[in-house]
Amino acid sequence: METADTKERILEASQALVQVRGFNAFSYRDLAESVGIRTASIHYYFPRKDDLALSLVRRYHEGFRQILRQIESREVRSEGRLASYLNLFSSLSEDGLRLCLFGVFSADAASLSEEVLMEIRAFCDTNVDWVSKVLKAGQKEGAFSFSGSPLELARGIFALMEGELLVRRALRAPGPPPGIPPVVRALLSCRGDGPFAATDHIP
Amino acid sequence: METADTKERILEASQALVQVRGFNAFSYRDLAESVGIRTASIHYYFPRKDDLALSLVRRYHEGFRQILRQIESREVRSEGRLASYLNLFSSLSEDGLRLCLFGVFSADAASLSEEVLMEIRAFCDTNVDWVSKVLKAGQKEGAFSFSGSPLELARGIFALMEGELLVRRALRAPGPPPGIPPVVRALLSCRGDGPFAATDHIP
DNA sequence: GACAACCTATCTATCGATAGGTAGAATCTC
DNA sequence: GAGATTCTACCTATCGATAGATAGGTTGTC
Repeated sequence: METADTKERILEASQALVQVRGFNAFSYRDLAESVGIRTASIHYYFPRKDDLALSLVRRYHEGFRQILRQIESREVRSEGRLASYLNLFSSLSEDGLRLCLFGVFSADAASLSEEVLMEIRAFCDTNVDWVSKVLKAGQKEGAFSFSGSPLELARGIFALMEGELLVRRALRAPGPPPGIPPVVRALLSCRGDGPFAATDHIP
Repeated sequence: METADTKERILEASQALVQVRGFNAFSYRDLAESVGIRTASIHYYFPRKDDLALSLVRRYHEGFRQILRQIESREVRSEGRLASYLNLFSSLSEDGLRLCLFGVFSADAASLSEEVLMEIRAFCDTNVDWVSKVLKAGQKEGAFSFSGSPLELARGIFALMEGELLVRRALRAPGPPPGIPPVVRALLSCRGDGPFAATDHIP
């Protein structure tokens, strides 16, 4: 039999399929072939496709939170933290024009259970809250100067990142060079100018 | 038999289904029921589902261009033009949390033909070019003051709008009040302050 | 009667899902 | 510690439902 981590391999493979094709555009057969097992074995771990979706989002959310903690421990300055954060999304689209799970599941929201949707919303909140916190701190430090609500701005930045992924995929454009992109820089009227060699990757 | 516009009714109904559910999440059966005809009749007009996708995007693109022309003829000032444009997206999410066709098809890109993808890219270009033009004009008028490339900023605004639709759907949040949202206003450092009663709607 | 605009009926392929079987590891019983 | 039992981790085979698609008939219009 397989050593152990079959479940993890299923999650890994299905995440790639979701990010590239969308949740309704791959089947248990595709997934089984990708992992090298039978469809029944996937049902053993994830009885219904919705179970898979839920595990996928929870895992993704947890992975994201972990990366955010890493960023906080590595980058001290707010601007570095923000640059690292933005780089997460750039690295995504470099890797086969993948979308963020949030974007995919939000687009496919109509065919997902309420449980999955709640987790999707929680992921969004995690992002917006974290960015908002960084913005507030950066404002105090004097790194960013913006008027208006940090929360509202944070939501805008998150939306911008999600939208950028869609646009980059449509245009088949790779991610921009690391650092804070000009648009966000304009948004913040921040003066720093990197480059920030942020190297985190969304799993 | 039916008067004439069955084709148009099919397009209308399928666009709603695409915007709410996604392209891979509705069937010819769903569509047939929605229109009140049989699936074979849909195949009569759109032999393959990809034909439907192509007609859908082309129609959407044309509709968008028409609205942009209307905006130009109605709004003289750049700020009014931009506000009307942004309002198109807000009105979308008010109507049953629909997504823009661009967002949906970009998310489902992996299962679409090259022909459809080209049309998707053309739609993106139309938007970015139009916004860019308005930004340049507004800069000359003195309505907007921003540094950096208008084209890059325009792309950012388009991405922001697409991303906002995803976020609003996930959060089940209705569209914001009409006018230029604070985030975009910050982006442009523009001083006008509406309100702009833009009333265009994406078909 | 020719054509357009539908229909009924049906096809093949594939979907998610389930039933039931099995090899081998783990655990319990004495 | 040997044998019986149970559990884990898969498998084969197949289900009913549904996907997109097609052949060929019917009906209304000109």
